[in-house]
Amino acid sequence: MASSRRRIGVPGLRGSSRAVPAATIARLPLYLRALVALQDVGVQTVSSEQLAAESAVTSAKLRKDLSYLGSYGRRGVGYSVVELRSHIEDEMGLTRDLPVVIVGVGNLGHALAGYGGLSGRGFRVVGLLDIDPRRIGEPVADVVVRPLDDLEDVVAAHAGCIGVVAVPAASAQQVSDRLVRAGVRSLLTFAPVALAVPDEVQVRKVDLAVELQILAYHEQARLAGAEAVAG
Amino acid sequence: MASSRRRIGVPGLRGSSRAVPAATIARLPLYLRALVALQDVGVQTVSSEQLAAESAVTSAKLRKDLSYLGSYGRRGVGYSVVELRSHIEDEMGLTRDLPVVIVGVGNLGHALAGYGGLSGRGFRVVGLLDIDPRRIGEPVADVVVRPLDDLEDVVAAHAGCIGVVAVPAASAQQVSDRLVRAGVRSLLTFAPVALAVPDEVQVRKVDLAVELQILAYHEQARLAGAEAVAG
DNA sequence: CCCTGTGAAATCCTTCACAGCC
DNA sequence: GGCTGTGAAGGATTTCACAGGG
Repeated sequence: MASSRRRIGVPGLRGSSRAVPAATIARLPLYLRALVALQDVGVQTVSSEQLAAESAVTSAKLRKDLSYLGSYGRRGVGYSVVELRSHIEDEMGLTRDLPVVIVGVGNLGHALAGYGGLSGRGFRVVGLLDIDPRRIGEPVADVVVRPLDDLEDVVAAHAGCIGVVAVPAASAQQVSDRLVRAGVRSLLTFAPVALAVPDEVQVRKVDLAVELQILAYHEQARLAGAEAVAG
Repeated sequence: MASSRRRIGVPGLRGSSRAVPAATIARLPLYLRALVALQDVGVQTVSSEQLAAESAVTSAKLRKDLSYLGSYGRRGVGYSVVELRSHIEDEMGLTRDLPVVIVGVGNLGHALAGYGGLSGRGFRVVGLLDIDPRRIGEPVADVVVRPLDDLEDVVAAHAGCIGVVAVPAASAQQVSDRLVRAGVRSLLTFAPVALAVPDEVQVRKVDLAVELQILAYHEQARLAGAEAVAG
């Protein structure tokens, strides 16, 4: 969903900048989560086959993916869970907490702010913004909801933060514009509209109705198939 | 994210079963939404260029995608908004409402149940289930929360329904197993774990931490690039 | 043996560019 | 002239299969 599909290197890095494919980057978080779970259970070494199973990918794909990061496994043995974890965290820039600003504190914004999976996975909610005066001042998971007008201040106070757009479709573009103008260059949006942003801004979009519609297609294809067989 | 990548034809359909690529199917909902918006504004005809802009894809991609459904455009003119809409709705099986069962009525389940984008886009929430006795009986958006034990009954009462897994990671596999055993063959999960399901079950996974981590990678790549330039 | 790392093949997806129709 | 529909080219991603180290 995020804009492009080009290989993403580190521009300006001299010499052999291994270019990690976008498809690989999208899977590294899956491996990371599986590794954390394994570490929690005390597992020290894991084979590509096992880790792939935990991550719901094929082992060949996993090995290819990891090969883009370098050779961190041992033949005949597998990968060190802690080593591999820290290599992936380094590669993805999860070594320190990233600030997250959530705009829109409706049901979804609440759910996000309260989602325990953020803190402890490299993220910290530093701002909750809403336009509704009735919600301002309300504490949600240790953070107090502030008025939308504070948007620029909050973003300025947290360089390199990620903006989350959890407002209705009608105001999503407007909010996106303000975030970008304030300096945000990574957006996660839940609004069911295409956001127009400058090229250098990364957007990822999560659309629940889209996910359900894709599932609907398969339900329907099954039905049509069954009818054809019966007919 | 959903299992495979194979072309999805209608098995058992005689003769030339056009196989629509998975990537195309994932984009049809975007076009559909744009078409609905255009229709609401009273637009009757749209070119691939315009519709592509509204959907944030390229016009060539859009035309290719639509060509898999057949030739519903007119050269020199464009596409009829209403015609194209109904063709896509047919193709995706959105001609009648699909029942949706949501398991887990925490913050996220609430957000989903209350999400206006479902009813009116081909879906109807027919069941809300939770294990917490304090939540049972509570009405959420016209549907009353029922105990988890009712799962099999609810699924049986709504053939071909989609199951939504909005429970904590620890119980996700268990819930998924029950849904599948009860007959559900399409799952949307928000739990940050890989669900093991039989081949014939379609799973789509939405993982907020994963989305943020992908954005984090880009933030970090930007930083590294800036440093390299500065150094 | 077991298991990783990786070229090479195969597949899938996107983009190009233009023939053909309005 | 404008615009769709589509082969063909070009990329990207996945899979294969095996060389090579432990």
